[in-house]
Amino acid sequence: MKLTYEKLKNEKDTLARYGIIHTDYGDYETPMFMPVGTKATVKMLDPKELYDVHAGIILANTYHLWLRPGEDLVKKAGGLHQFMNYDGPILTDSGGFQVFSLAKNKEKDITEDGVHFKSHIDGAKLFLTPEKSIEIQNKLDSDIAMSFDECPPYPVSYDYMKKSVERTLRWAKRGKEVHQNDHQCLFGIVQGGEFEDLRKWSAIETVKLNFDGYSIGGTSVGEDKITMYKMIDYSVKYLPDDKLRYLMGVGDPLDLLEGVIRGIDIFDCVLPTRIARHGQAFTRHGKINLHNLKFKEDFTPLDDHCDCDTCKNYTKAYIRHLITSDEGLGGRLLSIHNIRFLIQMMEEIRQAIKEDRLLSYKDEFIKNYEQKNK
RNA sequence: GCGAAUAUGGUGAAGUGGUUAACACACCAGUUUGUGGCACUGGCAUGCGUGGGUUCGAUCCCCACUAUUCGCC
Repeated sequence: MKLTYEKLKNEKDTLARYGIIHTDYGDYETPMFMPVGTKATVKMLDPKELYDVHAGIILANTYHLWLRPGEDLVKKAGGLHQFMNYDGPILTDSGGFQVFSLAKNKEKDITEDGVHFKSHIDGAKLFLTPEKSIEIQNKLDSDIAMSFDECPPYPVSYDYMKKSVERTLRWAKRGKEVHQNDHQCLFGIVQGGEFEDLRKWSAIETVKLNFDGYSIGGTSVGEDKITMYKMIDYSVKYLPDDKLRYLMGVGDPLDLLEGVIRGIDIFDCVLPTRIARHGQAFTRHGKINLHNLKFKEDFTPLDDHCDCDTCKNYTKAYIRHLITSDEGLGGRLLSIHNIRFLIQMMEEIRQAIKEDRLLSYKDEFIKNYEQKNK
């Protein structure tokens, strides 16, 4: 069956919504944070640890799996779930973001037909099209496939953005036409940068194509936070109430709050796992860097209120030792904590929505989170 | 006891008679938002073993001392 979304409640004072996603793997509440597992693994964690942190949907990446090990091999393995042994829903990104990060010369490399890039592994010339992206995602057998889009950098001229949005729309249509999969959803992506009329137009036209859900792309590409929040505002109001709304690539705790308040249901981000590998942790009192000397003899957990295995069993002093000694376990313990931190935060956000007190939750959260800067 | 060589930051080390003593590692701090898996950006010797001398000026030249290493007795 296809994954479906059921909205259960709108918060009184904001656009925030509480809902449930029904899937073959069970029901999951929204708003939710989705950990990123680009190459069919959330870096450093195994599926058991993902269940432990109460992960729901996780992400995998079409581009990376296309290159290695190849979609045919994954299909032979029985699909992504079986291949990586994850018994939960999986969303595949389309490879569109690699247009942003790998296509060097936008004018030349991005054509109507598709995008030319160079493999980040061996430099081989590659060509990805909307049809090919959908075909790969079909074979990977994820639960949610994403349309192949262009994610332009920030800033970009109005004219460029307009052309890009039009092309992304044509790509969305082409992808939809070749997508034939009874148990895989397909999401459309709203682009348009910071331009209000382009966001509106992109949203309205994308919705006309009738996707199973909609995401807001083109954020967190270098713009400031105020601009990012505007991009969300300009897009969300044209999206249907009964479909899932996904803000791509956003995972800073404060941005999650602002996103939810603006009507976003799901988020994904590499931040928790990437900063973990670089020795940093989210805490209720802001982000901390375990490299810092001040933690050398700190025998308390990362966060007093966290219920993750890392916080239940290890001290900052030990984790700092692992990080400074370049021991892999350090990154793993931090990854577990950081993912759990965001998921836990979403649990609290859902509770706040149910009780119509999201704004006061936000004020309280920010008060604590920014405390360390005083 | 005699002879020789060397003495530069936490470490390994470049270097020059004259503005800010190279580089690397370590260390310290910051960054990271649809992941190019250990990254990126900064900071870090008011000082060149100690004391004296030569010189307008010495980390660089000279002398003594001290330490280390090697060789000889």
